[in-house]
Amino acid sequence: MSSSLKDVALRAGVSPRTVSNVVNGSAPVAEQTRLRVQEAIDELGYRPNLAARSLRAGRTGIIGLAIPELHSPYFAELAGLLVDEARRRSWTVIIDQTSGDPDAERRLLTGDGGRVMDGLVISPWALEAQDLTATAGTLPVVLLGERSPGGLADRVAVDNVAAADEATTHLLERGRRRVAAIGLQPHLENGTAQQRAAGYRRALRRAGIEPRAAWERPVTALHRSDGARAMAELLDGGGSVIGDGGAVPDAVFAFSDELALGALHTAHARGVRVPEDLAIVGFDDIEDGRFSHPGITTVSPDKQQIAARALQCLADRVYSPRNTLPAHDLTVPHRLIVRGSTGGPGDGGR
Amino acid sequence: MSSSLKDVALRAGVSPRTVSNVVNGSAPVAEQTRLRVQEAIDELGYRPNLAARSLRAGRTGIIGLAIPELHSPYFAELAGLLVDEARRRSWTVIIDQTSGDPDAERRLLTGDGGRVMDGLVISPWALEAQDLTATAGTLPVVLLGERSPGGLADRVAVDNVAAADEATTHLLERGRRRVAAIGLQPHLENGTAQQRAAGYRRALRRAGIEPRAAWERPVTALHRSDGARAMAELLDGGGSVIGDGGAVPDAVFAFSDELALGALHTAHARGVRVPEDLAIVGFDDIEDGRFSHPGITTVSPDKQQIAARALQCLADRVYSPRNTLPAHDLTVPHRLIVRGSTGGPGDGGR
DNA sequence: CTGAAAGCGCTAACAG
DNA sequence: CTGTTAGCGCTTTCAG
Repeated sequence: MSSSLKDVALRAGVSPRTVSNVVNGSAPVAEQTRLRVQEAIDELGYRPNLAARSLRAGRTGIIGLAIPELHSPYFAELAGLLVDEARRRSWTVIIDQTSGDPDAERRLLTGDGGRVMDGLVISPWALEAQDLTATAGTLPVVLLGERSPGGLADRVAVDNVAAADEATTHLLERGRRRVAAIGLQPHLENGTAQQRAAGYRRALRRAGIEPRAAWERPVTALHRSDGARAMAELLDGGGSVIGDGGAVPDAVFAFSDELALGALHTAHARGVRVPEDLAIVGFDDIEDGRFSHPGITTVSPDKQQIAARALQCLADRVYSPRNTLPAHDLTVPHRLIVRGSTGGPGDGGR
Repeated sequence: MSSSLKDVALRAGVSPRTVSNVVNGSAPVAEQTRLRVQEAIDELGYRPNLAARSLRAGRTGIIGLAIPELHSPYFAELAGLLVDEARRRSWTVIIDQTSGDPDAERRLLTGDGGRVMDGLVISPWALEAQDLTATAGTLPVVLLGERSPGGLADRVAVDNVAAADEATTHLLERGRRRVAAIGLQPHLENGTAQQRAAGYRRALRRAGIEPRAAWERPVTALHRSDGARAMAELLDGGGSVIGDGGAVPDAVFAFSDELALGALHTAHARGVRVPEDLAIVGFDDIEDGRFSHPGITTVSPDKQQIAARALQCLADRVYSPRNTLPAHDLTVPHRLIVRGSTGGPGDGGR
């Protein structure tokens, strides 16, 4: 068993109070006593018991981060930034993988297993706004992504409609007319996919092109394999219409870089040249997209800022007396990064 | 403020003891009382305070996972598996990124900030065996990777020498003779890189080839950019010797898939054909390597088993009365997965 | 089956 | 500047 503050006090011949002061610097201590106490601490290898401290303080110094899956590059990168940012604020992060399970998300919010976290950053997959009411006023929550919090929690996200519009417009500007989309998730009320689809259609219509339903490919997950499958469907004429001459797309806007990389994989496998025969745009700016061949043109959200802002929101709430702040709805900047998959920065497209 | 067990007891007209029994099922409770208590719990929205419970129990139910960086696909994937495995054991995982900082690693082991974790799984970067003595007998620790624990902690790893030998031998079997290596870390006492280098040299010598120092390229980190740079050096004749005719390698064994992908990137950029002009083998079997063009031949460690075994070790220690078990040293299986970067499964190589 | 009470380790009033 | 003490919320002997 490890030694307690009392043990140290005993050994140093002072009161627990004084030891506490030495440890936390909460009140001045005579240099001489200080040294004696420090010595006792070192000898006993004393380490404060955080459970006791938390119990006393009513705060644990731990925040939760809930994401669908850690092995997804985008979430991994974001998690890394959030962990760093949290450390800067002396918070520890516990990670939960929800695996896109609505119940798992709900359970986190209601704190089923008991209170451990001072706050929660969640990137919801299938969460309904109403689920938030359960936690309202109890656990400070920040949502990442498109779910509408209904004023019950802070939200940090990019403008997905505008971003998707830009991505699609970029393809149109490079002279593509048969632009497909990969990544819709009609079975979920997943806001993010809906927003990106909206931006995609808006850009097409502005260019006088009517979106074809068959060229909006749904996926069940956002992995490379899903992108590969969707691309195969498109090339197999999954999107062709009778009397259409079996036309296939000359461009694809994938709702994530992983999907884009999967699409690229299929293109390579089928001998479709990228960008000559098919231009591809992704979303997220994950590192794989910078080193693929060709590099993936992508919408790059400012992830650093997402992390920083999310934790700022949380801090405001955690340290606010009664958690009665109005809900923030923060939009983080993004930019389009043009790479080889759409012909590269300087090039006209083909 | 949220309500406590006492509040529930008061409301239900029973003693705290009974409420505790209902919550934990630690002792039988009359059905009627049970219902009354449950009702009170629901009405008050009672959630047990884990800090208090931890204080009482002397255990927190939290384990730490320390890895160099979360945004690295290998670590992200491993972290995901560990988190899942931990949940299966009703543990929560806190994640620390050490960023390859020896002090950060040391601080974790000594529990500088105080005791929170019941145990620690650490993938050390620059840790010395002696650092483990500080924590010996205090915090149960499992090491992932090649650092020798000196009997002070459990260790779970693949046989890196054998694996590197297999990878290199595979290249030799495909007819390559000028096999370079990327990923040495001479500035660190990093065991993993040393082991892989040893396996690489062993395979070469067995084939009657003397390793060239100039073809063993060091890196400072294990990212794609490092692999790209090292590959460029090799192609620029960084490894050529006077009178050597400026020969460049016809194969590369990269100590990680990320490095391999970087090398592949450079090859593409320079117009070097893979696998015709240059064969590439990586290590880790990350998803990007399955979808790159061509796919990366790689050594695939059984990550699922790493996660499962690491947590089994930890559990044994955490729940053992005095943490006096002998240190385990577990070797996890691996296998070579042949893909396009070395000519594919069936092919002879070119 | 249920109640009363002690105590886990720490901090912060309140004295001195 | 330092000692004394109460109590955070929970579990768990010990009685009943």
